[in-house]
Amino acid sequence: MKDLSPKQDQILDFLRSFIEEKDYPPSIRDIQEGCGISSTSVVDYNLRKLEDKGYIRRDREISRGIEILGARGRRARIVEIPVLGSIAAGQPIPVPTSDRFGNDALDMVAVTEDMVRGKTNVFALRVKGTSMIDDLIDDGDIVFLEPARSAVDGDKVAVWLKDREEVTLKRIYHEGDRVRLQPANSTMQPIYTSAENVEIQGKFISSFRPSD
Amino acid sequence: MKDLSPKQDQILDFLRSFIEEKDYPPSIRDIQEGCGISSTSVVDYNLRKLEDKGYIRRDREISRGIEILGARGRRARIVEIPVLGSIAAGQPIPVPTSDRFGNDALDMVAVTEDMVRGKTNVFALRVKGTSMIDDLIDDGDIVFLEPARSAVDGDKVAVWLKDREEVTLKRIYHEGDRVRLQPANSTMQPIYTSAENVEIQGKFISSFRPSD
DNA sequence: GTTCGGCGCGAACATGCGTTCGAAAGGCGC
DNA sequence: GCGCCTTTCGAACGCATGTTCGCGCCGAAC
Repeated sequence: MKDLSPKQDQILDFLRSFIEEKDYPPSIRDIQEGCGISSTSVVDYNLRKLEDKGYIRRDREISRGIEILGARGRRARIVEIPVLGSIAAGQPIPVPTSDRFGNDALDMVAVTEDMVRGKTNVFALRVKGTSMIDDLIDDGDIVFLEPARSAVDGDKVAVWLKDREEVTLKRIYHEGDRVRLQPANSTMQPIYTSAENVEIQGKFISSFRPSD
Repeated sequence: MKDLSPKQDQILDFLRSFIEEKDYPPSIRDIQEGCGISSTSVVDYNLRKLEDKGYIRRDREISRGIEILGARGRRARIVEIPVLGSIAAGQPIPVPTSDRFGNDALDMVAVTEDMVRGKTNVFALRVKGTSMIDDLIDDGDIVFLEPARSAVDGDKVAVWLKDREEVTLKRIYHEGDRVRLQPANSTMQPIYTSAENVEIQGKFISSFRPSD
């Protein structure tokens, strides 16, 4: 991406801080004063440059019709993911019953949509305990899942193991009438069990680990 | 808080979706058309009501000077984090030299600001290889770090081990003239080494794991 | 030197847009 | 019915704001 002149850089900075403070974009004359520019036309000129270079988008004829674009020229969209509960070894996942989530969500997490790959109906769970440490999931992690009751070989899925009364997150492989559950940590041994013993709860999409 | 009339509810809804789509607030006449209201004064009247009730804030005499208040209204802020490179066992971390990142970033990742705890100067690294699997960091993970050259006991830091020529991510504890590096996976053994052998590269903030 | 393109300047113009005001239409208690 | 308040309506007023245009300034290329 072409780099920008000092004035354009200054305008872009001013745009950001103005929106940060006021929650709406500045007018041309706001920019003029804020950057110490002597004429509105200079602002307009540089805004056009910024638009050409893909840093902003403008809606013509509309006051304050300026939008700052992200690095790729696309605006990062935010989706709110319901945190339906905690996931621990001894409990099944509280999978959402309906497509539309009721207000049974304990909490909501806002993430950019590329973190859930633009999928819909995604829900999140907070991991309690270190029971899934072999799957590289630590206590406190947040996992994002997509509702699913079946999976193809190699999918990373959250499954409920009936005999152990335990939920875990592993890659699944169907091998005849039994199922192999491969831990994310390849140095660990897989679990072999019968197909009737596993109940798929959801497909893994991504996970997030806060600092502590 | 007093509840609002159907029209006020409709206007508030329209406000939200308009801002969501355009990234700037609507004008009075935008609201008028969008809600099928026959006069701008009705919009103004209801906006005043909404302001009285504390749902919005208005800047008078300023076009589109509307700000939605409250937890629902305040959008999660997005910050763009530069992905400065890859982190692998055999290479030191390419720590940013200046405070302002140059355009040496290979890529940018947009995240909500609570994912980096509102810290500044955060940078990200893509993890290559499974060398940090004992620290629950897998191949393909993205780790968010804060520049740092020192740390207090218990901090999770990325350190460069001079003798091994290897970078790793562990909790650090100073024990006399040597240093204990404790893996995130508590079943693993810690590393003991001399203080001169470790070089702190950055503090761990959070990490993210895409699906594959 | 001359030319040309990038950039800044100032003023005027057209329109977007918030505001105001008088009047009228409903709801509600009496 | 009568008051009283809330809400709606329509139109105008006037400032706010985006746009345009002609004119200078300056450095690079020729």
